[in-house]
This record gives sequence, C-alpha cells and structure tokens, in this order.
Amino acid sequence: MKLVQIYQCLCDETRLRLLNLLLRGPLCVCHLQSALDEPQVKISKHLGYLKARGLVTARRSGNWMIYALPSERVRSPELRANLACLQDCAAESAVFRRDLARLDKLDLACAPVGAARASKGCDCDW
Amino acid sequence: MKLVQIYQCLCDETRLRLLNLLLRGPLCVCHLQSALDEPQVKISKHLGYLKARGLVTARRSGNWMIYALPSERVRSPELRANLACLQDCAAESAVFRRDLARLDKLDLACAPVGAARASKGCDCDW
DNA sequence: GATCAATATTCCTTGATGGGAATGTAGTTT
DNA sequence: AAACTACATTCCCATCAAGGAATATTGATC
Repeated sequence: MKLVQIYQCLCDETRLRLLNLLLRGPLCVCHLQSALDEPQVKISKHLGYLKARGLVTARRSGNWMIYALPSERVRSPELRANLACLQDCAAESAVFRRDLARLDKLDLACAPVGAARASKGCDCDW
Repeated sequence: MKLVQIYQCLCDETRLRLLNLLLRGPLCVCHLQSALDEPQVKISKHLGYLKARGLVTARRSGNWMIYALPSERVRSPELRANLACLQDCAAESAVFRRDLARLDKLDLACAPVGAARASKGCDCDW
C-alpha cells in the first residue's frame, strides 16, 4: 500500500474517528455508530472505504460485522508509523477523547437483549 | 490547525513530494519544479494549496518565490509528528529518493544566468 | 518603458468524494 | 416462514479537487 493511499484514508474526519476507536481493538458497527453518534449510512460507507483500501478488515459474527485494523504483523512500516502518529495526535484532541469516552460508556447498551451480551452479543472486544 | 487538515494536505502525491523536498530546507519554485519534473502550473497550484492551509510559507526573493515549512518553533505537535513520520516513510520509497537525488544534481542549473547564482540567484538554501 | 523570467491566476473539464433517503441483504428469533 | 436486527448498497445531489491551456502579474534587465 502506497503512502498516499494511507493519507487518503486519513483525510476525512469521520474516518479518523473510526480509526481512533479501532486502535483500541476490534469493534462492531453498532458500537462505532453509537460512539460517533453518526447516521448508519455514514459509518457503513466510511468503513467500506477503509476496507476497500485494506486499512481495516471485517468479519461477521452473527448479525454483527466486526471491524478491526490489520493485525500488527501484517502492517507495513508506513501504516505502522502513521497509526502510531494518529494515536498520539488523537490523544490530544477533544473530539477523539470524547468518542473514546462514549465508547467506554456503551458497555452493554448495544447488545441485542442487553444483558445477553455474553451469550449472544457480538464478540468485539472493548 | 486541525489534524484532518494536515492529512488533507498530505493526501496528494505531488504535495507529498513537495513536502519531502522542503524537509531539506527552503526552496524556490523552479527548483521544486525541476526536481519533480512536473508542469509549472501543477507545482504552483499545489504550493498555493499548501500555503493557503498554513503548511508552507512563502517569501519573495527577486524574481523567485522561496517556499519553506513553517519554522520548527511554530509547528503544532500534530504537524511536527506528521512531518517526522513523512520523512521516515519517504526515505524508504523510490519516488521520494529520486526527487532528492534530482534536487542534489540541480545545483546551478536553475539560476537565471547559470553561474550567477551567488550574486543574483535566489537564496534558497539547498 | 519594453522585454524577459519566474510565478500566480483564471477558465474549463473531468473525476472523486461526502451525505442522505430509500431499499436491499443476511443472519436470527419466534 | 414471518418478523426483526444489523448492516450494505443504490440512487441522487452537491461540492471539491486535479489537471491543463491560456493569460495575468511582478520584479529584473536592457
């Protein structure tokens, strides 16, 4: 993956926010959607954009799609460097911190039947 | 300057190549143009884009315009981090290394009367 | 002041991108 | 199998960005 393509993935705020959350670990769409508080179409399209360019991977888990950054061994040096850079920068900006805070509060809220997460919820690992 | 705006500046290959050269120090347009081997209008427009967003500064020196990165003390942490990251990444890519090589070979070629650089040439500091 | 060199700007066309409304799809539950 | 949930895709629109040809601007030189 060329360096420009990495930057093209990073040049939209919604995508930055998504990646910032995914730096914590794999997440399903509904969690991303809740944490960002943005319409479903918007989230889904940007995830599609990132996936098409190899910046995220996706796997299905029941009704849920779990998105994740490519595993560390697979990341190119450029991607590795830029993700680290993003993580540092995002840590100092209110928007990104707020997203993380909202993600932390989500907890069971997104699981289908609430308390059922452990048994039937998606297995993203926040 | 917001993080996204930095990435928006970095998401075009021509701009990446320009910034890669400017990481060496201030340069006039004709040197950038020769090193990149791209049409004048293309170089000028991208420099304008970067300047409008504060990623480069410009000053006139006779007929020449000298472009430079903002001085180090002025750079935000985000910009600092991303420029460092860019420099690292660019060092490993053929295109960027080739640009630097061409820049090194330029020498006096771009000065108006050739050998006149010291007296009447522009004062960019390659 | 006419000319020239270096650079910027305008005008135009083309393609990519972002956003939303509506609809489609796949897996799950009952 | 019908209904529901989570998510993706299509269609449409508006905006923006990139590239080039031509032209304008600014400062230097003659």
